[in-house]
Amino acid sequence: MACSNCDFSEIQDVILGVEDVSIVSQILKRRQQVPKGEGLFRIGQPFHAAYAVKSGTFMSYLLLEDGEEQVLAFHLPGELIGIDAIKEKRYSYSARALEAGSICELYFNDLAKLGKSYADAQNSLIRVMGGEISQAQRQSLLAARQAADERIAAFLLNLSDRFNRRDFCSINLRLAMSRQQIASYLGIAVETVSRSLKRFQSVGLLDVSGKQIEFLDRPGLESIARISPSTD
Amino acid sequence: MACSNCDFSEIQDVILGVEDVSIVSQILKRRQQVPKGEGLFRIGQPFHAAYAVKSGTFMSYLLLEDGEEQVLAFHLPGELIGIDAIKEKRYSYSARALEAGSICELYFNDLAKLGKSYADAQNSLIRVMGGEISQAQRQSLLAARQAADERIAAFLLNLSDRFNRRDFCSINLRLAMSRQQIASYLGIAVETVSRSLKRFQSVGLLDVSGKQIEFLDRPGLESIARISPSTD
DNA sequence: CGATTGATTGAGCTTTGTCAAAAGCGGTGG
DNA sequence: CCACCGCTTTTGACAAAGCTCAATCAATCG
Repeated sequence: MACSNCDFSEIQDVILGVEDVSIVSQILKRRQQVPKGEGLFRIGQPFHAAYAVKSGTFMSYLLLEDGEEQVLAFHLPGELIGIDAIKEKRYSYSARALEAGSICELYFNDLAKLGKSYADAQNSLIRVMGGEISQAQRQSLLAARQAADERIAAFLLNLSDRFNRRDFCSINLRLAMSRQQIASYLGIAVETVSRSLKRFQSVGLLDVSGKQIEFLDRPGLESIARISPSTD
Repeated sequence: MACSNCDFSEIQDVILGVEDVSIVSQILKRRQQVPKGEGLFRIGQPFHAAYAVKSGTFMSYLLLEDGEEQVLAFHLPGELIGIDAIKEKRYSYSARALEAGSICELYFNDLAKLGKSYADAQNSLIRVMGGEISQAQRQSLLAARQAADERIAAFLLNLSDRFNRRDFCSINLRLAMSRQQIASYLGIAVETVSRSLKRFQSVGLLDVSGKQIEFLDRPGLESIARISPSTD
């Protein structure tokens, strides 16, 4: 049941410290494998659980009127998916796995069930949610850059930072998402993603090989992204 | 002390139901006037409170390396500013008033102080934060559209919906922010904002007169934004 | 080992950003 | 009340960036 490398361990520790095992099992469901492409939930469904990503990469998305898939966010290990549905009691987007991974289901659908005795768990949840808001804010910042190069540089740095936070290697990155999904997420054309990456490669900022990315000149990327290195 | 038209009233009711008045006054500070342009907090400062917007419009922003102001979000009455700082214990952006308004300060900096007896308030806070995450997600969606017209249409509809939620008029809108701030927020040039609005006006979608906007053809705007009308 | 999907490349054209100037607007002080 | 100033917004012209379409190349999967 060890779960040290995600924000959620904070909550889990609290929950697991509780004597009443039946309640624990009501809230926390053990790690589950999720095969590539499988959905966690779909837009409009009643909220029944939030998902803590243990491994793999997930994405949340909408289907636009014309049938196009609009990517809203990518979710990495240690991050939380779907908790915002707690407000409206329905998921406001769909989510699925981009690659095989695993998640823990967290049944926070009925907070009352947690009862007053779980104040510590709630505090933890509040802190985790604060982090999720920050993350969403940063994401909206990505797409607000006007030049495509800026967006892509900022996107890669953001991904890298988020991986880094969980002790993954910070100079090598394996993108789980397709170029198309990156393009949708950043609001640019696939071809532009391709060309930007190529440009970064040709000026020695990156080494790109398919989904494998190596950072060669981080400060250079940061100045393109117009992010001060200490923006954390 | 009535406060019915914002999400936060949920929390306030709970807090105010508490007998111990000294604790209430520790958490909730009465409505305060904020003059135009005044800052609520600045990036990097230690987190001391979240702000519930009672009236007026606020914005959160970053100062980029080149001195440019990057708008992160606009905050309308009933919305919450700065709660995400609860995670890192520092504000990760600055916030100020775009016009004269009023706010309530909420001292959630030390959750432990709330104590175990405030589980209901915490549950409310959790729900409110869920709403904030949804909101931030939707905002990031705005800037992810590729065409400028889509972004602006989606932006206006989003603003309108948010005002509407608090019983403001849904067909007339007074923009509190400058074109420059809209442009920064959406990641496009000021001139493009101007031209898009003009185009919308000339095809009868909007009536634009300075900061005053009137919706003439909502479905038309929705189809430009590629949002299905029932996306709430 | 084809076949299907995803990624890259190229060419042309639309959109949008940039620069410059004019017009509008709000506030201030005579 | 009007004239003036500074700032925002609008408008126009141009250039650059990025989108679209189409074709090629690569990789993935039966």
